[in-house]
Amino acid sequence: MKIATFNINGIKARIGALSDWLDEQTPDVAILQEIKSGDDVFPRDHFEDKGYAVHTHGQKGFNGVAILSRLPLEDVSHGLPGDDTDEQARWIEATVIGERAVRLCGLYLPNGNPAPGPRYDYKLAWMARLEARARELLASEEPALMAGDYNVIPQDEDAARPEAWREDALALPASRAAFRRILNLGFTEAFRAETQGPGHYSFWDYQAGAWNRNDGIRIDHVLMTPQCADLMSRCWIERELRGREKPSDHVPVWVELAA
DNA sequence: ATGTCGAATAGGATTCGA
Repeated sequence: MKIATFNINGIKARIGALSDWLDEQTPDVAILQEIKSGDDVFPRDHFEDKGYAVHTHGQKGFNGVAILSRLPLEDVSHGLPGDDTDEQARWIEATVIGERAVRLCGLYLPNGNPAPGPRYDYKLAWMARLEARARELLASEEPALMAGDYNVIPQDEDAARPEAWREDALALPASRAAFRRILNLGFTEAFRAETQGPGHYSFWDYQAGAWNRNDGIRIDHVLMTPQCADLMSRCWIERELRGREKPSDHVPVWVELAA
């Protein structure tokens, strides 16, 4: 099965581009972030008509995640465990039933700027909850992945201009350490399992001609349990989409699984 | 210092978040 994670930056603004992309690329599963819409106004029928099961965990105006799937989904759940007072819509899970069952987690990790400050504290607290959930996924010993906008630049090689991000919440040592702690539990970062070296990005800011200057960063990631990594055949970034009309500032990251 | 965009609110310009 082919699975893509894609921060669409607003479903209202992106419904055309997203629909064209689904028609062309026909992902089995699309894990979406920043739908910026409540569940009640998300155009669910539009995507169901294209043959997708639609599950959203939305929020009016900000954040919001969704899973669209042409394969059956089971056991859908919303919200990252660990803080009942957290009202931001950033986490959704479902099990996709292909030749194998794979647990899918879609996430939109807090940006955390400005750092230091309460927004950065929230980011690090959220990452601690993410680590706890990641431990549970590993303990299940089932194929599982966590895909989405991590808002973390893992290493300097993942930015065209690393010096510009030195003080940013996306690249601060504490952000990188929290990301690395999760990886070190035993997850495989899908893109780096296949491709090494600098120059690979998933986000280019709308400002200052970042796309035209290829001033990008790699912040959209897929982390896999060992049982899932064993199924992966390919991982790639669909860079081309950023150059189209009315693009998101992110592009899809794909994994293909023998499942 | 942002060569910007999306959404909400308000009632077509401003604010927030990224």
